[in-house]
Amino acid sequence: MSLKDRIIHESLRQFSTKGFMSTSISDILEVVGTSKGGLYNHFKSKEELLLAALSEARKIWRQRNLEGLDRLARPLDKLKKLLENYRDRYLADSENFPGGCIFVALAVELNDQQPHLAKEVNEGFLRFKGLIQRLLDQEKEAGRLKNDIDTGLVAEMIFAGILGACVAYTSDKSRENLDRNIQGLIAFLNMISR
Amino acid sequence: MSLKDRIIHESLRQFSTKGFMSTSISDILEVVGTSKGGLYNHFKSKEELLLAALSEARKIWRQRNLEGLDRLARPLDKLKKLLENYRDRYLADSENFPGGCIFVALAVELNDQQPHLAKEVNEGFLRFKGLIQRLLDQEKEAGRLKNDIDTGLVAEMIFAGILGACVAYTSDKSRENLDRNIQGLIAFLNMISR
DNA sequence: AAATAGAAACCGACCGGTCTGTCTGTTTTG
DNA sequence: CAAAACAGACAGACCGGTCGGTTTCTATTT
Repeated sequence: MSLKDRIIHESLRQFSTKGFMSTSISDILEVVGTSKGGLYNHFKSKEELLLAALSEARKIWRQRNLEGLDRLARPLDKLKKLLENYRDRYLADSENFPGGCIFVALAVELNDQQPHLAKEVNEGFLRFKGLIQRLLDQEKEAGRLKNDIDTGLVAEMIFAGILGACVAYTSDKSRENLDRNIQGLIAFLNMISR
Repeated sequence: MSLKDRIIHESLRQFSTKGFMSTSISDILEVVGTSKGGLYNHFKSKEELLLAALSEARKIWRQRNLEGLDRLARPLDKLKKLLENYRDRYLADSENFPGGCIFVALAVELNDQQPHLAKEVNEGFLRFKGLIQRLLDQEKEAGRLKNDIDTGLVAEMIFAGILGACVAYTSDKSRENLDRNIQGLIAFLNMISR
C-alpha cells in the first residue's frame, strides 16, 4: 500500500475515534511512520486529507453494506440484508472504523463549525435515506406492504434507528444492544409487511 | 444571574454546538464578557466547567422533558408525552442548546478520548433508557401491551430512535423530519399497545 | 452612620506547550 | 540527472492555566 493510502486509512481510524479536530497531524504521522513532508507532499491541508478520507470511507461503506443485495429479489429482503450488513460487516469492522461510524462522528462534530464539511456528510445521509425509501417504494408497488404505509415516514424512522444504534453502540460498546436494535428494526419491517 | 451561572449557560450553548474540545475558554469569556480570572475563580479547570455544565444540562433536561408527566395516569401516555416534550420543549429549545442535544454531542466526541467524561454521559443514557423501560413495564403489568412484547427491546429501540432523531435533526436542522420521527415513534407505541 | 479590615471576585499579562502549515535540504526513483 | 518523495527544523497562531495586582463586597467596630 502506498504512503498516501496508508495515511488515508490511518486517518479513517483516528478520525472515527477521536474526531477531526482532536486528531493532530502528528498523531497520524507517528502511527504511519512518516513526516510532515511525506504527508504535505500528498495533501495540501488537513481539510483536504479529511475530504480524501471521507471519499475512501464512502467507498468502504458501499463495499461493506451493499454486498450481497443484488442476489436478493425482493426489495424488503434487500433492506433487511442491508441492516444485517450494517451490523456485521460495517459497524463491527474495527479495522477501518475502530471508533464506530465515522459519518455520525463527523456530522455531530462539524455541525455549525465547518458547514461546508458538514454539508458533505449530510448529503451522504440524504442518499442513504433515499436508498431506503426507494427499496420501500418498490416493495409497496409490488403490493407487499400494508395499504396505508407512508414509505417516507418509515424510511425516516429506519434511518434514525440506524443512526441511533450507531450512537448507542459508540457509547456503550455493547454488541448485544446493537444486535437487539437491528433485530428490532427488522421486526418493525415485518410488522408493516404482509 | 451570577457570573458563574452566566458562564455555565454560555458553556452549554457553545459545547452543544461546537463540542468540548473546539470550544476555547476565550470563546466563552468573549460572549460572557469576563476574563480568565473571572472564570478560573469559579472553576479550577476546563474539565470542571464541563462537569458543572453537564450537571446543569441534566437539570434542564428533567425540567423540559418530565413536565406534565405526573398529570397523566397511564404509563404509555406518560411515555408519549415524554416524546412530545423531547420534540417541543427540549430539542426545540435553542436558547439553552442551540446546537442540539448536548449529551449526544459529548457522547460522540468524548468517546475513546476522555473515558471518564464519556462514562458520565453514558450513565445518563442508561438512566433514560431505564425510565423508558419502567414505563413500558408498568403498562405491561396493567395488561395493556400485546402479550409477547419484549419491553427491554422496545425500550432500546425507542431510545435509539430518539438518539437517531437527535443526530438527524442536528445534521439537517429540519423540524419537519424531527416531527415525523417523533410521530413515527408514537405510532410504533400504538402498534404494540392494545 | 462612618470607617475600616479582610475576603472574595475579577482583571489581564504572561508562560509553557501544541497545533497546522512552510521551507530547505536530502534521498529515492524512473 | 531531473523530478518526485520524504525528512525535519522552524514559524506563527492559539491553547489552557497561573499569578500578582486591583476592585468590590461584607461584616465588624467605633
